Amino acid sequence: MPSATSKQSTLPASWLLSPRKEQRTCPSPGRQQTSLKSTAALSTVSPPSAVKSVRKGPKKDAKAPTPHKKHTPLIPIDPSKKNYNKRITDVLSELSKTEKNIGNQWKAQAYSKAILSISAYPKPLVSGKEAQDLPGVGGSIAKLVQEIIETGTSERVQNEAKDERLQTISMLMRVSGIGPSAAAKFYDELGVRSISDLLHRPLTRHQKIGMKYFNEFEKRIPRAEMDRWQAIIKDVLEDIDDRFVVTIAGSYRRGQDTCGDIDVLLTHPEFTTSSSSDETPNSNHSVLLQLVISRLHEKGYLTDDISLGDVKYMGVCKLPDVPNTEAHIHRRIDIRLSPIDMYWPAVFHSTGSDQFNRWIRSLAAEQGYTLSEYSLRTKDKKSGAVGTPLRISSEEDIFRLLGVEWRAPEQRDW
DNA sequence: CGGACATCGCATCCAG
DNA sequence: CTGGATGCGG
DNA sequence: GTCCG
Repeated sequence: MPSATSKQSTLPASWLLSPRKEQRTCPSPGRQQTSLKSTAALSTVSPPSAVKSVRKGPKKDAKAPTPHKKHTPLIPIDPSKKNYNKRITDVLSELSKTEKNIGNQWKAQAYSKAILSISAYPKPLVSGKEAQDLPGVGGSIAKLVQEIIETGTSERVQNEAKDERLQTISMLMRVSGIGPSAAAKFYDELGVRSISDLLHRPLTRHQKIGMKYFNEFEKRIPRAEMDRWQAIIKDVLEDIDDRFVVTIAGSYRRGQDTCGDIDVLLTHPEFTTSSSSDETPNSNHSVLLQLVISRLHEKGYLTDDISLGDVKYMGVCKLPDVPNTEAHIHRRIDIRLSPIDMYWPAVFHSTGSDQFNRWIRSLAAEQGYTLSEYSLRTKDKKSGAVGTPLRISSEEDIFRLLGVEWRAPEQRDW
């Protein structure tokens, strides 16, 4: 019943170990081309994750014949930005958090946006009215800003700080698997008032795991440990089939010193987009991820499975303990398997940061494209009709097609 | 005034 | 049992 | 909550 547990370790996948198995013969009608030619690019895999390239100056890059009208300038984001309005943004952060806890994701997001522009403001705000000129700051937040300037805080925030229910819900949501809905239900209907109360309540598999590792999941992962995981995962996968392509994305790829979890992206040249709506039950990939997961289990790296499907795994891992040393901490790990023709958009997306993604997506839209985790396509602004995905065989392709100068992952760490 | 604010895989719940 | 809706996470 | 059509 727990389908998310390592099962058959005797998976056929005969083609896996026979490189020249069969050339997929896809009529490729409507969807995407699946030229395996891109395999060439695979040799250049190893992402510059650990590289410390601090390139800065504009790189010489012949502008390809781009059909773009204007070259949108890069938004200058100075890393040494000082927040002259921390008092204000701190209070707004509280409001954002509260809205999120209540389930008002849009309000929470709206506050976040206002916080970003206020944080970037180059001098102390002196009035709410002044703040309202900033993007994302409307009448409501301007009023709050005014109040914060005058009183140093917000009455609403003060009240929420005393709100027993809100505080408890906020606490419960720190358990992985408990969101706004479940937290409210636990509090309102099941009388839960503390984390330990949850032990005697019905929990989903995910929530049980969240409880089990409540403390460990909140600890950051040092970069050195991330390096070890990268080596381990590449090793295990190469052992299965050396054509696997592996990228540890997320903040690790952006060069951060610590990470919240381990985000693994995977592809394999045999796994292409099913070229048609006609089933094409080339079950090739259906067992691929499961094979990977069972292998990681066999090696003892995985300790719990939260979910496992054909293309996405979410679970828990831990480095092997060495005697007479402190035990290692359990970490959240996600592993996703992408068709090779969607791999680089996926890597690009997962590398982030979120803010960088939003910026590049809006840039794409301005130029008549739509960029997603899966593809870069042309998109007619009026009809909204989208074209077929452009062929992307590297991250550079995405930058080039959008007419944007290449940025190493470290430079996307907004 | 009212909709968008990204989208989707997986687990679980719910209705038929 | 099955198909669809919902919650959650990233 | 803010923006936008």
